[in-house]
Amino acid sequence: MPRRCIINKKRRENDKYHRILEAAIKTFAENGFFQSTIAQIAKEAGVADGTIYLYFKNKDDILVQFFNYKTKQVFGRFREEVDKADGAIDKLKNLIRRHLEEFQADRNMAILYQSETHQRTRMVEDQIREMSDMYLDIVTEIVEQGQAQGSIRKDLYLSLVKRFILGAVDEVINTWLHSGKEYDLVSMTDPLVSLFIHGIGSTDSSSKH
Amino acid sequence: MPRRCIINKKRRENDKYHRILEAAIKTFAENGFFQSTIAQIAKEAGVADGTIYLYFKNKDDILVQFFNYKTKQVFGRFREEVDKADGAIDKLKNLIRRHLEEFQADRNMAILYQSETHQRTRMVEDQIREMSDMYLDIVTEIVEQGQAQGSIRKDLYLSLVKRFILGAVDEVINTWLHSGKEYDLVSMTDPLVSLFIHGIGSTDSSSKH
Amino acid sequence: MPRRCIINKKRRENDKYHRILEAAIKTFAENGFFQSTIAQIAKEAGVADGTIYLYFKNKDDILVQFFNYKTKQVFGRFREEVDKADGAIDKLKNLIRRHLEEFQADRNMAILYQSETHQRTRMVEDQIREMSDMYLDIVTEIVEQGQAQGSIRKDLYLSLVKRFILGAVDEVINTWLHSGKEYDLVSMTDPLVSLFIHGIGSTDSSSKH
Amino acid sequence: MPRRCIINKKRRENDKYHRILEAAIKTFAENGFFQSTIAQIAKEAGVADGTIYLYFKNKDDILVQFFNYKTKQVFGRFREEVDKADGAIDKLKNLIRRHLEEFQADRNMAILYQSETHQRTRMVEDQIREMSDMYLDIVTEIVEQGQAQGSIRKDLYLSLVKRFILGAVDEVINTWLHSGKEYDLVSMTDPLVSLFIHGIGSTDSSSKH
DNA sequence: CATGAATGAGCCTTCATTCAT
DNA sequence: AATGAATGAAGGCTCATTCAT
Repeated sequence: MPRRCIINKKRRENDKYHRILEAAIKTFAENGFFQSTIAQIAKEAGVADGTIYLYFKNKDDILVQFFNYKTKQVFGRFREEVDKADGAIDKLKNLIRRHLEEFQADRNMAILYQSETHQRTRMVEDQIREMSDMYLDIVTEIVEQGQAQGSIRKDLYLSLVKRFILGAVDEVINTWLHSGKEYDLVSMTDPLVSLFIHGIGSTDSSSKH
Repeated sequence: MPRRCIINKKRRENDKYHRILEAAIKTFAENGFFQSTIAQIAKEAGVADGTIYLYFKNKDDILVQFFNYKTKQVFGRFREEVDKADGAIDKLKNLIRRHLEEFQADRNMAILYQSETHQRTRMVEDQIREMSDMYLDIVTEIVEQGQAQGSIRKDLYLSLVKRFILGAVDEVINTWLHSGKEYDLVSMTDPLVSLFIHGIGSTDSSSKH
Repeated sequence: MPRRCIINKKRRENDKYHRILEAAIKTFAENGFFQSTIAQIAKEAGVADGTIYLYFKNKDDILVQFFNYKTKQVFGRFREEVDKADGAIDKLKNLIRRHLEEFQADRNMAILYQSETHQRTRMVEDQIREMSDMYLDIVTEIVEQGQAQGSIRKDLYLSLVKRFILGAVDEVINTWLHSGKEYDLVSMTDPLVSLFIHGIGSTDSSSKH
Repeated sequence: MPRRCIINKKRRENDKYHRILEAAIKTFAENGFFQSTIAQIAKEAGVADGTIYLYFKNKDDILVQFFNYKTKQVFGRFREEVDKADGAIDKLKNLIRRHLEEFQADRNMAILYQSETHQRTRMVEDQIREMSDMYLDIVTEIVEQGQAQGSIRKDLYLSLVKRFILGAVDEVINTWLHSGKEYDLVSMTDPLVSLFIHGIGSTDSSSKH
């Protein structure tokens, strides 16, 4: 019985922490970080202003903890998905599908991620770099495996390939975020991977260049 | 004489307008829009705080005018460059080279462009969309020409291709902005275009998919 | 048994009351009253924040109770010491020695006493006045006795003499508190009393004035 | 004419600076530093809250500037007064009279001075020490001169004498501040100096000790 | 009795904007 | 046109106090 109580209490505390975090993320996503106020977040979370400071050091810390926790976790899950496939190209397809799925499932995260990765003064610089490295490492592995297995060209400037892929996916997400329509993001997976693999050149012309 | 005076005055005024604009852009790029103050901008421009309000309606308006003027102009120049080439692939190469050149030449503009295009609440929503459309239209033309001439595949999801190209270029620029090193951005042109055309797949594997 | 329990409990409660009081005084002495927080005091006392409100009405009340209890008690003991001597000058010497001893022994009390006696808005106005009166009454008695016995001049402005003595002792204590060095305060007794009795004038010059 | 304008402007600015300073000092004296708010001060000074920050770095800085400017100036004037007399004892009398005059003339300064000199955490530590040293140096000079001229005893513990004098004067001022009645402080000069010179002992008894 | 999470009033400070000069 | 002092609304954050457990 007391066990139960403790668990319940923990749950509730945890609850409040997450309620604030979710409320903050929603508010940040809707208004931007600097145009969001602690009062707004508190109201959205249904707590008093001061309560936020029981769980977060300050306004910045909310963002930091979000990237430390939620986003890192999401990116961690990418690897699982990649491991489910064998061939390099299937791995790539899985990676990108999962990427689109996760971002489509959590629109607010997607918005914050887009904002923070493209800002000069990033208060989550380190976390972004870590996530980015995690992602690019996966791509590197896939490409190298593909090269070993013969499904991917060997004459590639690897560090450019990584940005080429990440950039295209990011832009697809960004466009989705800014279009009013709520079309299905995940359905972009196959066409996108196809572009990565074959490019846009026709077989004829590609041999000329 | 009076003519001369007016011209000079106009010149000088114009001067002040641009000095403020440049100062603002520099400040925004360095600290972010919301962390930049009018006082900082005025100091950087060498004018009084109040003077800024003789040329701009308010702080937001500085950003609006910047995107209205400078950036739009830059994007406008892309078309000239594209027109210099004949073949679709050369046109694409020219577009991307010019894109990288312009952004490399004006790092502050590059920073602001990255920030603003990836923000939820864009106070320059319209301008961004206009520029983006301008860019995507050019890409569309190039691709369609390439398809007509046989150098580009016909089975393409065009609106995806546009994002695919713009996204990759953007990411290359973004990486450049965030890396401490000042490597040459323009040299990325050919490898990037090659990726667009051929993709990363080997000829063998590409036939399988 | 129940008796025993109650006593123990009382003891323990008492313990907690004093632990909080001591912790508060220490904290107030170190940081000043307004810069000390209930949380700091609670931590120093090893109790929860809320517990403090079981023993004290509010933050101010801690100070009030301290002056009501501890300091008043100290000042009460002065009289005992004075009674141990016969001659007025010995009584004065005993008073001052005891004063310096007590304040040296409890530095935190000394600090709080200095602060509170020299503040405009004293939340312990009454207590301070009571203590002060207690002290000045003793001095008055001593001086009057000395005058009766011929050891102290009769042409004195008594209410000034009291302040003259208390002020000098206070300043000696204050200097001691603010000097980094931990020299012996009690050793000041004799030189100080000598100054009170003889003043600084030489016998020759003193006759001139 | 333009000269005049500049002077007027300077005057007005100066005015505002001093208006804020005076308002702050008054507010601090009445409510204590920590219980005074910027809003109160601004209202008292007849300016907007923000205006205060054009003249002072922050709330603390008001106090610092006050001690740096006003009080230091007052203490500086003590020396002039001392120099007007020749004999050591007349010098001492002048010093003390001036001290009491100045503090009587500016009750708010007197209150703040008393508070700050007897606080543990003094945010004007350095200024207090400087003023205190200035004062004690003057006393030292007077005493040494008196000893050379034979009007002051040679067997004195000088550093104690300084505190003995300063302490007594301070306490006289402190008592005056806390008594409701507005009696004349300056009239204490002669009795006080007399006590310093002759002490309280009768000539007979003093020879015994 | 004890706890400590929650509250929300209140304060310092910033800064976009105005306007008298 | 240019200035920059003045404004005051707004926001982040603290902390004394309460109360459900």
